[in-house]
Amino acid sequence: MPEGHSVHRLARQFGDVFAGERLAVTSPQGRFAQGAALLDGHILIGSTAHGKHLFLEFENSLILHVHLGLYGAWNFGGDASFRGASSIGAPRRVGEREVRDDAGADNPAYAGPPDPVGAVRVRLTSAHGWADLRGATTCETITDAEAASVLARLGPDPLQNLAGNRESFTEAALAKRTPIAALLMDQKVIAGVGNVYRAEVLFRQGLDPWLPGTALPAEAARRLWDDTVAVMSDGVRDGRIVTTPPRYWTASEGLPAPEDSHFVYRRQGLDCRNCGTPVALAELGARKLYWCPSCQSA
DNA sequence: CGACAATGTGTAA
DNA sequence: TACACCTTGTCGA
Repeated sequence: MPEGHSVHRLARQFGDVFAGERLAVTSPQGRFAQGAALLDGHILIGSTAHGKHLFLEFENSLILHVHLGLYGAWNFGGDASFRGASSIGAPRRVGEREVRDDAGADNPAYAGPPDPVGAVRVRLTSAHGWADLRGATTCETITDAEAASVLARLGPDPLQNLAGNRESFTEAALAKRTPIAALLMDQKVIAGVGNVYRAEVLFRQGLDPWLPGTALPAEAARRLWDDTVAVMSDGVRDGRIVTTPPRYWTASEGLPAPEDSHFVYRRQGLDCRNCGTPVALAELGARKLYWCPSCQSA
């Protein structure tokens, strides 16, 4: 799925284009008809993200809770007020960037949303535009109490980086014999990291992915947290996961080409950008793990 | 056209 | 550990 940075961008975007608006909420696909009816015709108050979870709060105190899972995505469109609203969701290629909707820019006579294409789980429509959700693993209408129980299952979010979060992460990471690569994917330990950031921050920190949490020095865990905060914050800014610094980019303008954006993710068999050793690939917990056996030996 | 993978997660065995 | 979930782009026949 889109990792935490994409969900935080979605939260911001929903606030930008829909907050304060009365929304029609429908389920063209039908699977979410009941939950949609509970929200239909109510005003969106705000939107928040924690890790990979998105919460859209309505004025009737109900919340639309969405988790995109492996292949969920939101698409946006509308009038000029939607200019810059990106479609955000499951990437289909390495380094794929968000697709911006510029329909409103040269089409001020916005006449309403198009007919739904494909399996649209939920559609939000305001007077100015629309948003379609497809393929999400979770899409449900919940109460405040239910939202609180979702949050209770999640660890600290590096994109909130509140006081005490770094120590909470450090404590949780050092408490288990689980390999650090698995701990980074445990949303109770750190919320919002996915398979790309997991591989990339471990490389950036020179950490052996198989090192048990119990063997990780506390200082290394703190550096790992801080680097995750930094690299995911860049992701929120850029709308893309870029973990390589500019000296690794062949393009001189703007962001790097997709193939220059990562150190190890999906680079198995290719030379490590630092030492030339072939990048390794293994399965860990049914997900692919990429790392440089030479650089990541700490 | 079918098989398969994909930046996930929950549940059963 | 396996698979169910459920969507779409890519790749090979």
